[in-house]
Amino acid sequence: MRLATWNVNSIGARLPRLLDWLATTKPDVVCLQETKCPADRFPVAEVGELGYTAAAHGDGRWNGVAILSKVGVEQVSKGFPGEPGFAVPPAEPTLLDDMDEAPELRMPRPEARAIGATCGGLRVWSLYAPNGRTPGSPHYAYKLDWFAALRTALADELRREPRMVACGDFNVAPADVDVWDPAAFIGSTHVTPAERQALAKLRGLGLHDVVPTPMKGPHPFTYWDYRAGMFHQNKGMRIDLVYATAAVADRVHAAYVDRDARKGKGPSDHAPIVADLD
DNA sequence: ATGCCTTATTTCATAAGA
Repeated sequence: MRLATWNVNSIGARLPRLLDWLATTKPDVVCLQETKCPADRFPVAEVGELGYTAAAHGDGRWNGVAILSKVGVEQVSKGFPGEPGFAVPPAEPTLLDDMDEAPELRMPRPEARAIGATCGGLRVWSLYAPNGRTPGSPHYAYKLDWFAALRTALADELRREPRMVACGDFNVAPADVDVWDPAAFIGSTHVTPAERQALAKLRGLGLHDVVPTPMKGPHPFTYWDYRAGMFHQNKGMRIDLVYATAAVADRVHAAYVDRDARKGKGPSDHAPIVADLD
């Protein structure tokens, strides 16, 4: 089985490149993130022509995740139990008095950041973690809450799913070696101890980091900022991850970052990870 | 070479990304 994960940064803008890439790379299961596409507008017919069944979760302008599969898509979960939404903090104390009339402030709806499906006997999650913006901000607290809830939900599912893989854009670089210059990230999100601890707790569930081979250079970066020629200088980050249970990780005989997909005109700012399983 | 931000929308400006 060939498994892949890719933050496409809009499936609408990326569809021609995605279809070309699917036809060339021929993955059996693909986790997509940042589709930026409502579920009812997902291009199911276009990917269907290449043999894929799609499960999509999307709510509009931002976020959005999907799973494409040639080996079946069953038991689809849109989001996970206990998944938090982003709570807009009250600007003024008077807002607290209005809580009863604005329940969405108290219990915000989860964003479209997680979709799970069983594909050919493998439990697959496509995940798009919140960015966090700035340490200490409400968005950062939300990011950590989201990871904590994800851990709880996956822990529950792992009790009955020995073959699971959680793929996606985790928006955290696991270690200093996973960013092009640790000094450039001091004070930024993606590298803080709390974020790295959130990843460590996922690994503590028995999920193994399937580190892909870089096609160039020593670091398997998966993201390069569009600006300032960062890709061309290989100033990237490893923030897209494949976390697999031992039963799955032991069967990975090859995994690589397809940085060719980051080249040329109109790429995503992320490259796909491709993993081949026996 | 790989080439110096991109996306969708409440669009000609803004919010968000990491």
